[in-house]
Amino acid sequence: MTALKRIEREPLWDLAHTQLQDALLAGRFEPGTVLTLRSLAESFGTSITPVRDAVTRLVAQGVLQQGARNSAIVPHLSRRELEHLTVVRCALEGRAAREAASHRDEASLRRLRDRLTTMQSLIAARKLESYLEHHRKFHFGIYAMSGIPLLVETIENMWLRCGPVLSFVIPEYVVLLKGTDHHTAALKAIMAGDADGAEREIVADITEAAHYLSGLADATGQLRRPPG
Amino acid sequence: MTALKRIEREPLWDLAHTQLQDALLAGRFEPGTVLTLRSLAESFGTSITPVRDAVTRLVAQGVLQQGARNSAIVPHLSRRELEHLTVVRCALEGRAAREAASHRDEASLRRLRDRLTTMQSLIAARKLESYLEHHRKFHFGIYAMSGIPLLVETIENMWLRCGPVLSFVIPEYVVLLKGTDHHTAALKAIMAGDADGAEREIVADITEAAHYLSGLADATGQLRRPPG
DNA sequence: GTTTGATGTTTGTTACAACAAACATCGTCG
DNA sequence: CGACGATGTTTGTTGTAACAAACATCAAAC
Repeated sequence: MTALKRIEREPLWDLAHTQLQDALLAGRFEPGTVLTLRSLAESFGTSITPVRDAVTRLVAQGVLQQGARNSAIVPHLSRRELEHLTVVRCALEGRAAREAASHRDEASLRRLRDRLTTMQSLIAARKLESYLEHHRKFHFGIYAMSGIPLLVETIENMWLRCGPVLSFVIPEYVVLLKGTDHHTAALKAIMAGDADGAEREIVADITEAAHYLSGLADATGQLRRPPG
Repeated sequence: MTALKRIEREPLWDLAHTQLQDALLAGRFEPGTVLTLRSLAESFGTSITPVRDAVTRLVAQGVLQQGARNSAIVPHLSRRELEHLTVVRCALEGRAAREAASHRDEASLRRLRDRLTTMQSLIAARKLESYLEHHRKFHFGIYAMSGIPLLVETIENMWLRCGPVLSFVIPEYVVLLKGTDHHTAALKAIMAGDADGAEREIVADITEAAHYLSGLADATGQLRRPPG
């Protein structure tokens, strides 16, 4: 049981998979980009076999879209697809918030409170990068309290599908519209064991963000990154 | 645009993937079975590369569980996991039924009515195999009416996860407990545009089936196929 | 008789090469 | 000058082989 025994190399495809996921969530891939196996393999410094595994997984998860000739492309998100994503997210995350209110515990609540204050200071400092990271962890901190791993896993999948456009939010939106702070309200409801309130606030948070993103669509319905 | 041009061979991994999915849904794999690449490759008559792709996808979908040494095993379902599956399915399928009631159309409703009568005659004839098949198509006929492909796709994933135990239901359950026919009630609610009623009946259908399956658990909480 | 160590088997991982389909490029013919 | 066709390039697919980790088996030593 020595520490030496624990040095087990992670498979290469796992590394590629997580790196691709992180890149997607961080919005480092522009929608519409075609990912070729050989170019990815070169950038990872491996053969195409591990990256093929990773891409295969992402496609199976619905995170990457498979185009003609089974090529993998970073999906464009249309206004309609965003609507669909919003419906599913509301059903899933609303339910998770509801369960969280029923299964709350002291330690988790304290962590959420801390993260919330961190988020507010990051907003004030206009540090969008870090804010998005903490924002994600705040949401999933709530969902983890539901005690239903399957629910968390499914929600993660939905966030991955939103990945390419998550970074489309600009600081002004976060700063201005958050006068109606659904995050604080949701946490307060959960602390009070108010399942209805928790669901309502999370759903409102998702809906408002979706409404903002919907305004970024061009004439064809495709969501575009705002200038600046 | 001749028909000859349409003869494009499907990739081998796609064949393996769909065949494995069908086998799972039909309950041809006993929970706990370890699937080795080489044995699957031999049974498919291909090299291990295509079946590796297929298995990789199934694992990424959460349909197959990955055990030690990244081997793929047909997942056991515990009573707790069934509960979690039920929560997610109710949230998703309840929402889909609600949307279906809002987007109903004449042609789809007629197909559903036909399928319902087919199901009833299959019950009377004790043809469980065919019944399960039609039962699945009836449910997904409703979900497709929601007009939200993402929702349907996610629900399909949940059914795949239930796959290994779906065939655990025995004819007696289908025949006896269905005095409370939630299928008929759900369809009636959808035809009337009653979203609340549609969701209520679908949720009741899922919950009752889960309650029955829950009774099949052994001392360790694992679901077991009933004798006979 | 029990334990420990070596060895063989099983099985997933990775690289490489041959292949096929689709697309782009460019030259030739009308 | 334009259209058609040959050719090269790109890219995903599949098979094969070498490799490594884990497990099972068996024999020898205490």
